[in-house]
Amino acid sequence: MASESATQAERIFTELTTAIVRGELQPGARLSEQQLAERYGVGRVPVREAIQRLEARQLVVRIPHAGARVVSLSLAELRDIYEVRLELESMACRLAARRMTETEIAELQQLLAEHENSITAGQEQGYYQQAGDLDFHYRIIQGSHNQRLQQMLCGELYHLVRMYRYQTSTGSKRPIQALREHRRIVEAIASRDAELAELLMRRHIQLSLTNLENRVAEEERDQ
Amino acid sequence: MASESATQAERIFTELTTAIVRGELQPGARLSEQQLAERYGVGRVPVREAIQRLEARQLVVRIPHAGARVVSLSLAELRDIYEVRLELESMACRLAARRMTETEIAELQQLLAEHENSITAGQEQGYYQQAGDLDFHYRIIQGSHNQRLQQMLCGELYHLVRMYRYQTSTGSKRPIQALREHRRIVEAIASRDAELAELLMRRHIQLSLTNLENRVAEEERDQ
DNA sequence: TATCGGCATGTTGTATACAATGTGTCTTCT
DNA sequence: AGAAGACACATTGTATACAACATGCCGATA
Repeated sequence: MASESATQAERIFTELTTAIVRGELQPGARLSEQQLAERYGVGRVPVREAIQRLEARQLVVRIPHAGARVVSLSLAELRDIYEVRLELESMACRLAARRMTETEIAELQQLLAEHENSITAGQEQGYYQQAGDLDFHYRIIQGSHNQRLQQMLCGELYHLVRMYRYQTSTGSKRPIQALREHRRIVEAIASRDAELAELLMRRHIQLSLTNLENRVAEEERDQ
Repeated sequence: MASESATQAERIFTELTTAIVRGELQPGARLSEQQLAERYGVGRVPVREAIQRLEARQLVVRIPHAGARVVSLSLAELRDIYEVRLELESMACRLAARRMTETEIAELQQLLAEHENSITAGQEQGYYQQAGDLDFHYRIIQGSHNQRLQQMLCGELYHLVRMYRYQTSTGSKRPIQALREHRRIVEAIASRDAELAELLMRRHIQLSLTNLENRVAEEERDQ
């Protein structure tokens, strides 16, 4: 079977992770060990381990003897995360401009071309668009050739960011603008201009942050 | 009792953490659940949880069905960590210059004065000096007023850094030089010059990195 | 003699049972 | 009627027992 994994705990961990990121388990929701154990048809022990791992990734908050809840981030906390992400990903971009191999750059350019095609072809702008954006950022982070940085950005921060991106639907014609920014970033990387690449990435993320903040503000106003 | 904690797992986790950071458990050492359980007089379950938390903090590496070992960082990995730390802590310093309250700044200045006194008084330059240095950096990180940043630097990265600082004894007259750098950083913060503060911190850490690298190189040569 | 395969041992992974702690409700007193 | 205390319940924390897997050794075979 393809969906089998080395250990039960790991399987449940990934299941819960996607459930949280997708919003199936909403922020603040309680995670009962017993319930989850029955649901996944295992004992409580592997469920416990999965929850502990989620806690390590900051996706849930656990209080001794009181149980675990899906983390519910305040606007301030979300801004803290973005602030860190902004810095780290700009750094990654700077390093990528210096360290990416020629083939990596070529692949990145190809990826960008594909995205541009799918946009002009009027492809679905919803879920797929986000995946594309994610893919782009992933590649650059990989390109930094710094393992620790990759872990922090992809492993820890991104789940939290995605969790809140899912809920706010993709905004109007931001994708086209975003793609333009992506192209300029790639150009900077290709010409090995580290400082420019960093600057452009910083600006790119900053824009997406203000975009997110606006949407959050809208939602809170509507409610 | 003062040393009691909410849960056994937590207690064992902190015990193991200090043991690793202090070098009592050397890199590469195996962590047998059974053995530790007997040693601390508890069952295997809390030991397991403690080990899992250590894994989350990257202090140990766990391989399914094969056991856990204290992480053993290559020079490349150590450099990756320092590279990230350099960026994050410079960022923290920049933010601190903008966001620290006046009282926080005053406390920082007082701390610095104490350190200067203890140096000129010819105090023990060993362990205490390191603690002082750590304290200084902690304060500034706190001063960033970014919780996530604090977690990342203090929670995740510092243990790893300290783990390797312990083994290499403190180097010659670096402390005096370090203190001079500290003073200039505080001055920049006090005058709310964010960019300068960031620059000085960046340079400060970079110097301590080259210092560390030299010592590591020496050690490897001696062996 | 070297290499491959199977077996034994010890380890970790999981299930179940019991203990300890937090939470909610109900009663009682002011 | 409101608040405080105690009790019962449910949930998490821990110990023990069993199952599954990996590692190392030994013997058999080329």
